[in-house]
Amino acid sequence: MSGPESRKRRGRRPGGEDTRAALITAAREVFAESGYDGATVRGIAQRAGVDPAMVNHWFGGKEGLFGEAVLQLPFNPKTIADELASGGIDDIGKRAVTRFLTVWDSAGGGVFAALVRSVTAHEQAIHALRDLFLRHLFGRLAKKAGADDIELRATLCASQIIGLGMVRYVAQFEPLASADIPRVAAAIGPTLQRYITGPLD
Amino acid sequence: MSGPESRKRRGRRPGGEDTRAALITAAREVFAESGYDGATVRGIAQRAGVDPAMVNHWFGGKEGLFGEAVLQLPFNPKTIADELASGGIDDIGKRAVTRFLTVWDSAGGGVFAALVRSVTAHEQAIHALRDLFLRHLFGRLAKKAGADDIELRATLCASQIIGLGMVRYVAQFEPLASADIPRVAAAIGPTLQRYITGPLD
DNA sequence: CGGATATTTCCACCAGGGTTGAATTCTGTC
DNA sequence: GACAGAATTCAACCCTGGTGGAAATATCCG
Repeated sequence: MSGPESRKRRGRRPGGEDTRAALITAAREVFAESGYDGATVRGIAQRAGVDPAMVNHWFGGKEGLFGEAVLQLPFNPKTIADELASGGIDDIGKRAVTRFLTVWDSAGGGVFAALVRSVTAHEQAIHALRDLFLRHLFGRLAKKAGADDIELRATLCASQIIGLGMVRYVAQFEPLASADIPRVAAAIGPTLQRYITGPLD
Repeated sequence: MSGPESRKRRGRRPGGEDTRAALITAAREVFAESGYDGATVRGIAQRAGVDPAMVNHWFGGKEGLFGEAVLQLPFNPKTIADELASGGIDDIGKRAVTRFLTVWDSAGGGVFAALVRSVTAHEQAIHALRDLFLRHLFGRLAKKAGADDIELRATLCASQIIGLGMVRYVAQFEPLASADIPRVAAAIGPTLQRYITGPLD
């Protein structure tokens, strides 16, 4: 045995492989699966096919990698908010649900799971969620609808959307975890609609 | 110095102090604050004022303590379900929200946070949540209401209630985190009502 | 081609934390 | 009162995992 590939050769790698990018990709996956504490630098490095020390070299440590990989997600909340706010207000609830599920499904649910799972260990992640849901999204929509109790309405919307994400991506309760988007949007859309434009009692 | 109380005396303790119960109480608190991974046996033991080895002695290890302290909660889901099912079906949504918030608020939110935070690391906790929400509670209510799509309705209810718990106890978004129970019940009750008895589109 | 620099691996260190076994002290029973 | 057993503490072990430094190898630039 002692195959020639049993361990990597030392020193700089030949090709122009982007170790940094590989680490970020692997980190997104592992953080989404295991959360901040559960993820290990060694595990992430192994998935990326590089040495654990590279995390230190490129990001200064686990913390830095987390900030780079998870907290700067390709969400683009502003884009979503713009698009939602541009349409009519009458079916905003259903459109919001559709939009969220489309984005989150496309990432295999990893995006949402990564944020939620990291809330356990990271105050930063809570702030990121708060900004995303309250300020950029539902707060803006509720304001546009011209209702009172804007903050309460925004948090109510957040509760339903976050709960949907929990059940669909984290806990994976069936049948909601596998239901197709139109069906879910039809069921939950009216809830958001009422939270935004309807009476609260 | 060298105070006589600087370290505990060795051997069996004099009074009839219930070390086991003290550990369970401390474990509930610490698991709720930090989740399964974040909690340490040493920390729990310190809060209980006993030696870490007692966890092993009484529960066989951290795993056992978790099962005893968190998974067998004083929820009594069956009691809640009985009470909810016994009343009328017309205001079941509002009554369910009121009941949940009453139970969870009384424990300082620790009960809910403990379950959710432990989901990260524990398959068991997911099963516990599934049984609690789907089988014992909402599944039963939806069945009583005699509607179709019982499973879907139950998961929809779970999504709203779990989301409420997340926003109120874990993320603590205001104003929902501090709103009084009747106000929250008035706002969210109709959502559950529709998920249980209403049309789904 | 030759040094300077960047990239990468290996190795070792250290801290945190779960678990174990021996020693010690209390309780109960005859 | 003596002895069996239960409860408790202490000290140590060992694994996991993050981090830092030295060595090795590539690329870049003159």
